[in-house]
Amino acid sequence: MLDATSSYNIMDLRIHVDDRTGRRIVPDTERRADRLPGNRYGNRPTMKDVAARAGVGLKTVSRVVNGEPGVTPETERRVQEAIDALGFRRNDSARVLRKGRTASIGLVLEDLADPFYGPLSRAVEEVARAHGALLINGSSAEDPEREQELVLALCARRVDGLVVIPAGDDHRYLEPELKAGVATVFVDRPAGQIDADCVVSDNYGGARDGVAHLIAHGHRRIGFIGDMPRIHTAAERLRGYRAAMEDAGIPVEDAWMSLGVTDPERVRRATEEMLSGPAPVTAVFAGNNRVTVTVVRVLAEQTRPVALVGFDDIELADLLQPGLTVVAQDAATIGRTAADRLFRQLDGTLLTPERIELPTRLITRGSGELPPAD
Amino acid sequence: MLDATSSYNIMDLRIHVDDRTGRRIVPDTERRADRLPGNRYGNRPTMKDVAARAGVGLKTVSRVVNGEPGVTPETERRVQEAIDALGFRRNDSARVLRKGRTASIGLVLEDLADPFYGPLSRAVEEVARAHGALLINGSSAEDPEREQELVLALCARRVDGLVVIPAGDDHRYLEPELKAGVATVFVDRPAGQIDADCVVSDNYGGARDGVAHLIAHGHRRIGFIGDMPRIHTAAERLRGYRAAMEDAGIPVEDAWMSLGVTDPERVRRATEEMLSGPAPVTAVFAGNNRVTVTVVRVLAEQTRPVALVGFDDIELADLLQPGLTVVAQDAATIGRTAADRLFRQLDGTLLTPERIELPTRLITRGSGELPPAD
DNA sequence: TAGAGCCTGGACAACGTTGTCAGATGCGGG
DNA sequence: CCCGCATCTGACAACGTTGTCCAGGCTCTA
Repeated sequence: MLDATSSYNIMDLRIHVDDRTGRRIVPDTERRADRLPGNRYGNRPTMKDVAARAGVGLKTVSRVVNGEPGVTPETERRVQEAIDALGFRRNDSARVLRKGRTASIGLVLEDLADPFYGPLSRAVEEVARAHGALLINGSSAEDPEREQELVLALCARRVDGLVVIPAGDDHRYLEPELKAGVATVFVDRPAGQIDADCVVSDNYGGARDGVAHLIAHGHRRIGFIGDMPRIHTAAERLRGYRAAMEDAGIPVEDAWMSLGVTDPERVRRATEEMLSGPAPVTAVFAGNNRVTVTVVRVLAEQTRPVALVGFDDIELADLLQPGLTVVAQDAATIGRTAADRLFRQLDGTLLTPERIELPTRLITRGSGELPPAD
Repeated sequence: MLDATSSYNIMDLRIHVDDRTGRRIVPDTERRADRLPGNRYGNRPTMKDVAARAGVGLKTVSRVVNGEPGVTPETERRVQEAIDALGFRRNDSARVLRKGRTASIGLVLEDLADPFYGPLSRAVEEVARAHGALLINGSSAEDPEREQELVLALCARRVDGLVVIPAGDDHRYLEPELKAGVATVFVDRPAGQIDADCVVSDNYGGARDGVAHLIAHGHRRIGFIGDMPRIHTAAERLRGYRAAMEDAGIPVEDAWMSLGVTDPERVRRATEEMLSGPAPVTAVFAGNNRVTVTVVRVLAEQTRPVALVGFDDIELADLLQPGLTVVAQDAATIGRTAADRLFRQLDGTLLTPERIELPTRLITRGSGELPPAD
C-alpha cells in the first residue's frame, strides 16, 4: 500500500505535520470510519430529505431553517413537521464551505490544566460566544513543533481567527495564513519573526517591582528561580530581576539564580541550594506559579523565615502562613483583550498590528514583607 | 427585513437556539463577513489553483497533498513547488463534507476556569490528539439552556463525538443525534431521560467516607454545605452525608445543612450561622472545591478549631494550617476514561451504554482529624 | 380585463475536496 | 512492430448547503 518513494501513507482525517502541504501523520488507527454503520454522517437526513417529505423545494427548506422571509405560514408548518419527524439538523460543514466563514476561532496555549490558562481560555470563549463563535482549544505542551502542528491544523479547518500563546520563537510558517486573512493575536509572549498583534503582561516591570519590594524590605541576597530564558516571559522577568538589583546597586551572584529548571524536584533542589552555604539568600523571587508552589513547600520546611514573592497569583495564596505576596497578572483580562482584538481584526476595524502591554499588580500578603533573617 | 410572522432574522453563522431546526439567535454584529476584504477565505488558493500553476490535473494535486501513491517524483516536485509558492493549505471543511468525519470532538463543561475542569479538559484533549482529533470546548455556566445550545451547535458542526458534563437533567433533545451516530459520553453526572454512556465519581461513597471520617474523630454535630440538589453530584454527596450520619445513629438537624448556596458571600454567611448558636457544629463537610475555599477562609477567622473535610482536592491544600483533608476525585482520570470510551464508541468496539463509577480517595492532611471543640 | 407589481416557491450552480473510472503513456515480450 | 500490462494522470460526479434567478399566481389599479 505504501509508495516506496515517499514516507507518507494512505490518509485519514489527521493532524498536519508538514508546514505547507497539509500532509498528515500516519495513524495506526486507520480506517475507523470505514467500519462505521451507515454511510456518511450515519445517514443523517439532509435538506433534500426534508424537502421531499414536506413536498416542497430544497431552497424552501433552507429558508425555513434559516428563518428567511418569503415562506407562507402553512408551508413553514409543513416543513417544520418534516424537520421534527426526521430529526434534521443542518450540516454546518456544508454551510461553512458555501459561506466561507466557520464562526470558530482557535486557541493554542501551553496547557489547559495550568490554572493560569483556564480562566484565560474561558475569557476568550466568552468573547467568542458573544460573537457567535465556538472555541477550538489545543495545548502545545510548550513544544514549538506541536504548536505549529496545532496552528496549521486549525488553519486547515479554516478557523476565522487564532489566539496563540507561542511555544516557539519563529512564526514565519504563519505568513501565508496571515496573508490569507486569518486574524491572529499572540498572547503572553510576542510572535517571532513576524509582525502580528500581541497582548502581553508587563513581565519586566512586574518582576522589577516584585524584587524592588523585597529590596525595600531590607533584602540584598535575593534568589531568582525562573523558567528557561528562551521563553520570552521568563527572559523578561529575569531582566526585571536584574534591573531591580542593579537599581539598588546590588551585584547579582550566579548562585542566586536558577534558570530553566521547572520540574518540582529540581526546583526544590535549586531552592535548597540557594538557602544553604555561608551566605544564603534571605528572599526568593519565584518566576511563575508552578515554581512558586514548589518554593512555598521548601520554605515551609525551613526553620528560619525566608521572604518570597511569586509571579502569578495562586488560589488560596491568602490562606498560607504567611500569606503569599505575588505579582499578579489577570488572565481573564488578558484573554478578553486578546479576543476583543481578534474580533476587531475580523470586523476590519483593526488594521495595524500592535503590541499591548497590560500592567501587573503587586499583591502584598505577608511573605514578601518578611525582614531578612541573617 | 424582518418577517412579521416569525421571530427569526436574517442569519449569519450563529449558535443554535431552537432544539430541532437548527435556527439561530439573531446577532447584532450581523454582516461582519460581508465587509471583509477578499471574497471567501480571503482568496486562498485552492487545489485547482495549484493544479493550474503546476500544469497538472486537480486530482494529482490531491494525491500529492494526501501522500497517495501513484505520482512520479518529478510531478510531485512540480506540485510541491506550486504549493509552496502559493501558500496553499487544504480546506478541511470541504474535506469533511466529502469524507463525512470531522476528526473533532466536542467537550461541554461547566466552566473551563474551574480548576477541576482544566485537567479534565486537558486529559480529553490528549486522548483526542492520540486519535488525531481536535477538541472544541464550550462552557455551559451550569445553565441547561446554554448546554443544549452548545451541544446542538457542536452537532451541527458534525463533531464525531461529544463529552458532556450535563447542566440540565433532560437530554432527550439528543436522541436524534445519538440515533445519527454521534458518540456521546456524559461525565461527572449521568444523562437525564436517555440511555447513554457515563463516567462519574462515587460521589455518594466519597461523601459518606468523608463524613464517617469526621464521625470517627468524635464529631456528632457536622455541617454540610452543598450545591443545589438538582445537580446530581450535589444530591449524591448529600445522600452520602445523610447515610454516614444515619449509620452512626446521629439525627441530622436542618440547621446543619446549607443547600444550593454557592456564591462566596452566602456560603460565608451559611457557614457562620452553623458555627453560632447554642449547639454549633464542630465539623463541616464542604460539598465542592469552591465551597471548600470559602469555608477555609471562614474557619481561619474562628477562634475555636473546627474540623473540615472538603470534596475535591485543591492545590496547596497541603500547605494550609492545618493541612486540608479532602475527598479527592481525579479529574484527569475521569476525562481520560470518558474520552477512551468515546473513541471506543467510534471504533465500534463499544456498543451498550454503561455507567462507570470511579472511586474517590480520602486524603488526610490534618483539618479532618481535628477533635471536636465543644 | 389587461398590465404592473408583489409574493411565494423551486431549479440550478457553486463552494473545495475526494472517489471512481477511464484514458494516456511507456515498457517488455512475442 | 504490435499487443498486453502496469503505471501514471485527469475528467467528472458527489458531498449538503446557500445565492441567484426566474416562473407562476395573486392583488391592485387603470
